[in-house]
Amino acid sequence: MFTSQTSPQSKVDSFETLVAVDWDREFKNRSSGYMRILLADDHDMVRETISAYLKSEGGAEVALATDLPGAISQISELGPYDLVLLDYNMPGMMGLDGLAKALEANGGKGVAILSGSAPARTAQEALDAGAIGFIPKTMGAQSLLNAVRFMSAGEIYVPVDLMREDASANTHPLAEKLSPRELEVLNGLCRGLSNKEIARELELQEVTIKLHVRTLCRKLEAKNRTQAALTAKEAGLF
Amino acid sequence: MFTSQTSPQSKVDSFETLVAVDWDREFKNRSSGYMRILLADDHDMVRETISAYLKSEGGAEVALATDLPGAISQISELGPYDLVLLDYNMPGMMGLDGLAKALEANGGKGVAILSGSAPARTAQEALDAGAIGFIPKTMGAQSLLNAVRFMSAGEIYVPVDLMREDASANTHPLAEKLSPRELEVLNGLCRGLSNKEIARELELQEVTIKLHVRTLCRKLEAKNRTQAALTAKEAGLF
DNA sequence: GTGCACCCTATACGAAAGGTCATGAACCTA
DNA sequence: TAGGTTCATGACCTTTCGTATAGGGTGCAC
Repeated sequence: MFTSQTSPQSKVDSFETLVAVDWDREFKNRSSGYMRILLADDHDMVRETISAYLKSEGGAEVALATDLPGAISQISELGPYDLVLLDYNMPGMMGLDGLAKALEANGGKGVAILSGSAPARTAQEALDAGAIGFIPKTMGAQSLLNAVRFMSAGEIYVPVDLMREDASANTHPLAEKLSPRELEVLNGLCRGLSNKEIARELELQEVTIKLHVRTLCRKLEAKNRTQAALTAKEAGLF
Repeated sequence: MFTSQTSPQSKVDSFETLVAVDWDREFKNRSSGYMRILLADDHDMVRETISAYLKSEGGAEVALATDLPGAISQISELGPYDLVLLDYNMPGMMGLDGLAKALEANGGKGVAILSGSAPARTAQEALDAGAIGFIPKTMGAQSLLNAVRFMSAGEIYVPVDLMREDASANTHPLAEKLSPRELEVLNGLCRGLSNKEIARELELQEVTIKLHVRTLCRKLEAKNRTQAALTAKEAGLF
């Protein structure tokens, strides 16, 4: 399910370089048997068990941090890491702002995003922002280890599932009921925008937005825009 | 930080039995060295790394499931487990409904809830519904192992932090800035209620609710009620 | 073609929300 | 005692939201 594409010649829009894998460098790194990794996650349980796994199964040297400031200071003090894994939902992250800061601290390389509820689109945004990978927590532990090896070797890694155009529509049962337009409007709702702001963004009339909002509320069984936004968020749509 | 209360004589409302620990049974279980555990979580990475930890460090026998139906069928087929750990956010759970189903399947005993964003109040609700424990993922791996041993021995386990009245206010940095009234209003916002509905619920005038909503928006740096509700949700306040 | 579903626009009106200004009571604290 | 905070209420006004009703426009399938 989650594997790395090994064919640099496969061109899927602009992603051809994103999932390329250089086996030489990967094996060189594995043979050296030494990966310096920084894992930042605010969930103690997740952080400790994952690091234990990476240490025992992957033979990696794993440093830990509980939030973004902690991660930044560790990077600054203990030099650049081969790979920095940042939890997307973590104190100080503020979306992808934290990624930029970590990238700067780590010399612009080797920072990947770890996310529990992967919104699929965020993966692309993370890569555009310079991330070396995007790892959903729905990925298996062994796959994580492989991904970590790739990324430590300097190769960009993304689960192929996330790179498929139709993935976002198919993954969520809720999204299937909604038209493309409705999804765009719902996206606005989930950012707390007003009808007028959504209308400007989509270059539509405000009344049209109202119509879509009403339809959305019916489909999501919400009483108002706020409930619709909360429902969509909870379902992990955005 | 997360330890079990050993004093049955400490009476905190109705919680005195909830955090009691029977060391005899705990050690008996540990000496037997055999715990049959079912871990259900939809995040492969979390599930596999935690189970690996429980196996290697705790010597437990760990079965796995990816969702509630899968967990239920495993319980039905492979007999009752010493302990069933259910992720709170998992397909099929629908809040605490899944807990009831799992309890029924496992003979009414030995089912605990595992939660990433612990809403504190949910812990109490889970225990009232018959759960043998409530484990936030912010808890350390070693603490988890201890908790698992306790619960496998039939003892109820809850982090003492969650049982303290003021915990909800202190745990969240956001909540500290808000008055009790504002938190009540924010709770209404997060359920998508209108000002009028919140006013009825709190037995206040609608204008008063508006005031609080405006204050909330300022404190949460939100442009409107929807953004405020989303921010609160994202922070795990409700 | 004739539906059908989706999309966009328009007008209009009542309800709700958001902002401002002012008042007063209760409480804790300096 | 004075000063701060929190909570509650009042009136006023503007903006936004939600709903209803009535169109016109695509594209697709039977």
